[in-house]
Amino acid sequence: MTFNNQKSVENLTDPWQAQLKKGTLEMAALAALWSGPLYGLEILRFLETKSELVLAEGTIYPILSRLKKEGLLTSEWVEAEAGHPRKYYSLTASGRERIRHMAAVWVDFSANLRRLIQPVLDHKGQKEEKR
Amino acid sequence: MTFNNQKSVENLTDPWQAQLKKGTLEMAALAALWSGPLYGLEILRFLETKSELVLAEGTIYPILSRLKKEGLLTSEWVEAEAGHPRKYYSLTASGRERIRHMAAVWVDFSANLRRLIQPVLDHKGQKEEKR
DNA sequence: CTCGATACATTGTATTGCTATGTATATTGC
DNA sequence: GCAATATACATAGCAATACAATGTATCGAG
Repeated sequence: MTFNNQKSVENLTDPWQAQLKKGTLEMAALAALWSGPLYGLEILRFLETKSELVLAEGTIYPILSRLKKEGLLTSEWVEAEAGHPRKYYSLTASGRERIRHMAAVWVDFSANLRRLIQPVLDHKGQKEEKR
Repeated sequence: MTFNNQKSVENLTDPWQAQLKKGTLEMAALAALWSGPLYGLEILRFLETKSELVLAEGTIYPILSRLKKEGLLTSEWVEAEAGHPRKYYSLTASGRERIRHMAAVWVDFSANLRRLIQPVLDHKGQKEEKR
């Protein structure tokens, strides 16, 4: 147990990329529910599969609580045949409206940033020169 | 002065959109300096013009300090003919490398989110139905 | 010499994602 | 029965960061 604590090496989230997620995870959670109800862990897996967006359990539940408190989601306990009850979340009408708005804002926002970094992206290849 | 304090009505930043900016503003500031040195307020105006990205003065200076402390920027006081000295910031080699990396990460990240919200965007038009 | 504009800077607050835990239920092995 | 394991939901404390509000300094105009 001397220094087995390198555990985090692959678990560690780049703090910058953690910051990037701020705000987008609410959008992502709502978007995940767009096509039908899912329960908490299922949302995690959905996001990881569909968008390579990895978030911790400790992250998703507070988000879902917040969204529910805002009236964007409703939840319902459902018994599972194997295992323990699951809390399924569904979009409310208000949630549906919100995610549409968020999506539109996001498209603009990301396009703006994209335009901003375009010169940086265009630069590619010049790095080789240095060798 | 009774309730002139509606001041914020147009000054108010949507808290969600404030969250969206987290992390991206460091990238934006570095990107603004890609084509040459600028001073603080000039960066604000550049971002507002080029990317509709509005940030408060109280936001840009801490960012520049952070980036400088990380060795991504250098700064230099320059006398202005009219007015007060300006602190011009320039990218270091390390900063140039960082912004290239950030730009690449951003492109991936935004593409992932875009894919996620695509079904929501496709939904457009259905809202009209309600009228 | 005061007023306003420009420019840089700091302080306190709120939001939010993450790590580390904790709790409950059901299944499996003995 | 009962520990061990897996699934699922939940909370507490921490860290990062954008913002509003404020403060300081310099210069030009009147």
